[in-house]
Amino acid sequence: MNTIKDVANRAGVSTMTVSRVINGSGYASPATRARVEQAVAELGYVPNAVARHLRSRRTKTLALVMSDITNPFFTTIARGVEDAAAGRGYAVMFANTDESESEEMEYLRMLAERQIDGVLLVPAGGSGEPYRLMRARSIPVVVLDRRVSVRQLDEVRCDSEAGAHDLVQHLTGLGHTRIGVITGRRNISTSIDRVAGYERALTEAGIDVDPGLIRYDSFSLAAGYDRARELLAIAPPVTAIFAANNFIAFGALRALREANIAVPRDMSLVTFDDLPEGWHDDPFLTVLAQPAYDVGRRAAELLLDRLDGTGRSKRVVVILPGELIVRRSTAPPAAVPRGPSSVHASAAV
Amino acid sequence: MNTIKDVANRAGVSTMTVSRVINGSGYASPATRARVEQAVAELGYVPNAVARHLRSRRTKTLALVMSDITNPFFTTIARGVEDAAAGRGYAVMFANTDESESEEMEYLRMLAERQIDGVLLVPAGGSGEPYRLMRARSIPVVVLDRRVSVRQLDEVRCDSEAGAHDLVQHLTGLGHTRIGVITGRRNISTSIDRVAGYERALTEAGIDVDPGLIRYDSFSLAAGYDRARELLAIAPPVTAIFAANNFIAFGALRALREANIAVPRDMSLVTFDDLPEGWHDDPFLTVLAQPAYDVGRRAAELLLDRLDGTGRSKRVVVILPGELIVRRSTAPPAAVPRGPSSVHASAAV
DNA sequence: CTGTTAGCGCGTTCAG
DNA sequence: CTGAACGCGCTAACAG
Repeated sequence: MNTIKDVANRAGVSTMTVSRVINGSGYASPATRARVEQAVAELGYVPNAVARHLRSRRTKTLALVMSDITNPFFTTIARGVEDAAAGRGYAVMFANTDESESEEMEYLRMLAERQIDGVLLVPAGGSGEPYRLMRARSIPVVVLDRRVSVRQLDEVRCDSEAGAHDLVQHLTGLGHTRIGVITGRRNISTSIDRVAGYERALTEAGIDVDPGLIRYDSFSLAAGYDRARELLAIAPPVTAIFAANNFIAFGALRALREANIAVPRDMSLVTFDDLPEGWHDDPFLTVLAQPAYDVGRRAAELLLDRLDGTGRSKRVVVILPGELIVRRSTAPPAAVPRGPSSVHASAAV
Repeated sequence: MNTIKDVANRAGVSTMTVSRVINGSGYASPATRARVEQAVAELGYVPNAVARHLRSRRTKTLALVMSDITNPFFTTIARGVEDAAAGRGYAVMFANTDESESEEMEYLRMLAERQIDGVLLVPAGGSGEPYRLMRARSIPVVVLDRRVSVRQLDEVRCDSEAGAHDLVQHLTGLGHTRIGVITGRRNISTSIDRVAGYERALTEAGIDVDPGLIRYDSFSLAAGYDRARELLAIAPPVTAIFAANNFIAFGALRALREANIAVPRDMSLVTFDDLPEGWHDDPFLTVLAQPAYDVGRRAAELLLDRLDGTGRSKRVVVILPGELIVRRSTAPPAAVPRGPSSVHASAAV
């Protein structure tokens, strides 16, 4: 491979001059500049960023550490991150933790070894370990999607509490009073905040919160399915379900279909997260759409501002609003409540 | 930041000894080994991979360059790549080209600068430029999902021709003879191969190929929508549509719904690409499911084998079979051709 | 405007 | 079994 030295030889100048021409730093006479540029072209010279960054201490690369890129919400975040980073000359590495704190630490260590300039993290848990590691190496971190107890960290997320509130308020507005919730693990802020929003909406509507209607599990299809089946066994019956994310919603939908419970006739269903356009032809679910792309983009911009020194020194927390989109999975509760022994007509989901 | 020198000082040995202990290369007495390890722990020492790789000429990082990570098919590929890479100590950078060859070249150059060890590429076009660039830097490339005219390149993909054939054979088996196709750009091999499979299935069934029923556009929802509307205007009418990917299928579905054409009663629909479980509760479309995860995993393994010297020197082309999954979007053609009074039955997502 | 010197942090010689 | 010297490719810092 050609190095800067080869270019210097060919152009008959010193390596330093080549460096200056390439980076546009310092002066160079038009003549030598031209000679260098020609040599670069002739040799097909590509600078070695690894060597460059060994000196400059900056690799111009970011890392996005999330739970699972296969989740459309995170996919969209990833796209936002990548667009913002590429626009400013940064590359992005990605890592999937599957919500495991040990995987997360392992990746973070690997990325620290590679001297990444900054990390965008969707934390798998509440431990402060990741931040200590990054802090020790003075690698800035921006936390995405979730709250953490560590102070002094930049955060970008959607307003889970308000979103959940809006979703549940929509249900109470339709006349529902028995509303089940299926949410994620207790140690993830989005799980907690969405339950908090749910409780606030109920309280505002003058409805007592029944803890038996709140199920914590995980943000997965299986959780949605299992917990929905549990909710169906409760008496007096639930007339609406609030799923804390899209996977849970689809699991719940599957359980409802199996039980021949029609949505929205016999059961209303609302959820966080909309599917991107192009992944369905005819959206059916009433959702709280999170601005996932913007979460990714804003977070990356925040991080890049810090890295480029443009950033404020003060901590920044960006909370983006979600959008309630009412569709066909919600309706007023049936006049005659569904009973455990009732016979159902065919489901029309 | 602590360097290997700091560890050496603290342990009272030379940097070389530390290096040997850390990398498990060469000998070290148990006593010194212990001292070094303690120093590493006390200092929270993390090796600098950038410096290391300046020497070793290997960064232990791969790049995945695809059209759009937001497409579930590529998302799943990305996951397969990442899993395979992480298992062998490699990190992965990703880049979205949006099918633009100039973007692709720009990224490739950026990645070459960063001295990535290898590239997994979903080529945006048929130009040989990307391969020349990588070849000049002796960076191995594995081509994913698509064929390229360049010889000597490893490739991993699903069998588009056979998959399309199976899908269309399913339709002819049901009695369809007027089958429309909507596919991607003409310079992408998957577009072409799927049309080829379509034509073979028709020919085998003794049906003449009508070029008017074949529409090239792009792998997008808009293309599916627009071209489906065109196909609906044709006489004698088409009784089935083959969409070359999921986005096209959803666009077509939208056009059908607007035109009050019921699927599958008045129109059958088949497509490439299944949606991952968890993104729908009740799959409706008859599809040719591609093993996207395996495409990513196998491609990464192939590349890693080459990098680790385990790989064969000969070129490898892996063609994975897809799976025909028959669901509810296909049925025999209506006995009475579709008329204006048809009622569209909602197709649940 | 241009060249020289001196590392960045590590691993590969080659001597002890 | 251990250490000293050197260089990977590049760029601050300082001459000239």
